[in-house]
Amino acid sequence: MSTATARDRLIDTAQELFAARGVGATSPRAVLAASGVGQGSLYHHFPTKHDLAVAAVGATVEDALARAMHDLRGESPAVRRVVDYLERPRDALAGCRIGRHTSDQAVMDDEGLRDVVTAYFVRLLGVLTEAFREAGLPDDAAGDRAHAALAIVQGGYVLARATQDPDALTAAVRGFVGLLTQKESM
Amino acid sequence: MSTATARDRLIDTAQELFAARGVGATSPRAVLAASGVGQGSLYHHFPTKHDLAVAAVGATVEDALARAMHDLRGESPAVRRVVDYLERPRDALAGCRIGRHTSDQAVMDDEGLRDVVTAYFVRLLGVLTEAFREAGLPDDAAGDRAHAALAIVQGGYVLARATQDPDALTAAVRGFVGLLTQKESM
DNA sequence: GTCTATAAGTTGATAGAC
DNA sequence: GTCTATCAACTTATAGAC
Repeated sequence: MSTATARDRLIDTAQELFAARGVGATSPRAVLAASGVGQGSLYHHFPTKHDLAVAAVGATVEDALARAMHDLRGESPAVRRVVDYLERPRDALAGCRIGRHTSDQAVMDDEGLRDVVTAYFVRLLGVLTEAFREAGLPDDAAGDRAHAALAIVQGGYVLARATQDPDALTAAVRGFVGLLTQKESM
Repeated sequence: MSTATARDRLIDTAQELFAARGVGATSPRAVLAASGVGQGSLYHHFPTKHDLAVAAVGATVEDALARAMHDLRGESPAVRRVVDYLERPRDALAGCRIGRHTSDQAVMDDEGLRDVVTAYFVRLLGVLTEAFREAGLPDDAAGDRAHAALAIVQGGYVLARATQDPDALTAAVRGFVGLLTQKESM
């Protein structure tokens, strides 16, 4: 339906399949079938599955970072921005499109691909740490609290998938935000 | 060098491989090779991969629950027990042996197998909620805080794997415990 | 750039001897 | 109960025509 190039259609389809099933469990053939592109085209644009995965996961990381930065880099007070980020609506039962790859051997055994995932989390942790510093915490405590905040989101996804209950993620966020916003939260 | 039966060796080996690579990425052949058991024996004891997975993941869940209950069911004050559970040493870079399965389609698409994973988390959430209730929180808040506590552990594993840094898990725990143990934490 | 055909290896599982 | 041999389907590609 699109005037999109074969390459773009391959990346779009791969992003969706990798997010839904993981990289290891998604065959190049599955991407071909879902995208409607021919076999030769895939291997023309992406000689190996690794190349396709780096392109698709890289695109997903860029999208996710852009959205996160929108929440975390606003005008409101630092803790408010973190809470906005934590409380943003998420498709909990689908799991995190990027965090899920940490359990995928096809990703973790591939250095270039793993680096893409690492960069996403390092970047998020950096911005969250900066926010907590801005809120007045010393460096060590700001880093620890940033790790806790991001762990709440990632762990909330795991709990939601495990219990098949999307509210498990929102409950984890509520529990954390409750502690975060009580008086003397420093 | 064991007198263990072929069946026991198969379950032990499968537990390790499923924990390290996931169920979907571990072939019955890999379990055979690592256990030293013959092909016929596997399919005698476990007619399908599903049967092996239910036995192996079920055994892992039982082990993990027993250890968690040891921490969470002691004599000390409720919040102290939760903190002991959170601060217990963990092999962060290996990831959670059970939580990782929430990203494994081979597990999540198999109802019986998924139920084993669900039961583990429902049980843990129940015990954690009870502890926070015992600490004086009303039911809703106790449930939310229990979700947050367990999300910290699961999310901490994800962050440690993503950044290839085991201290990412301990940092998340420190950040959460800091909030948890400040005055007026109710 | 895109296609169809095909290769060599692996997957989950079965057959049938011992 | 345990073994080796084998299976059809699928995996990640490659070959070569259009």
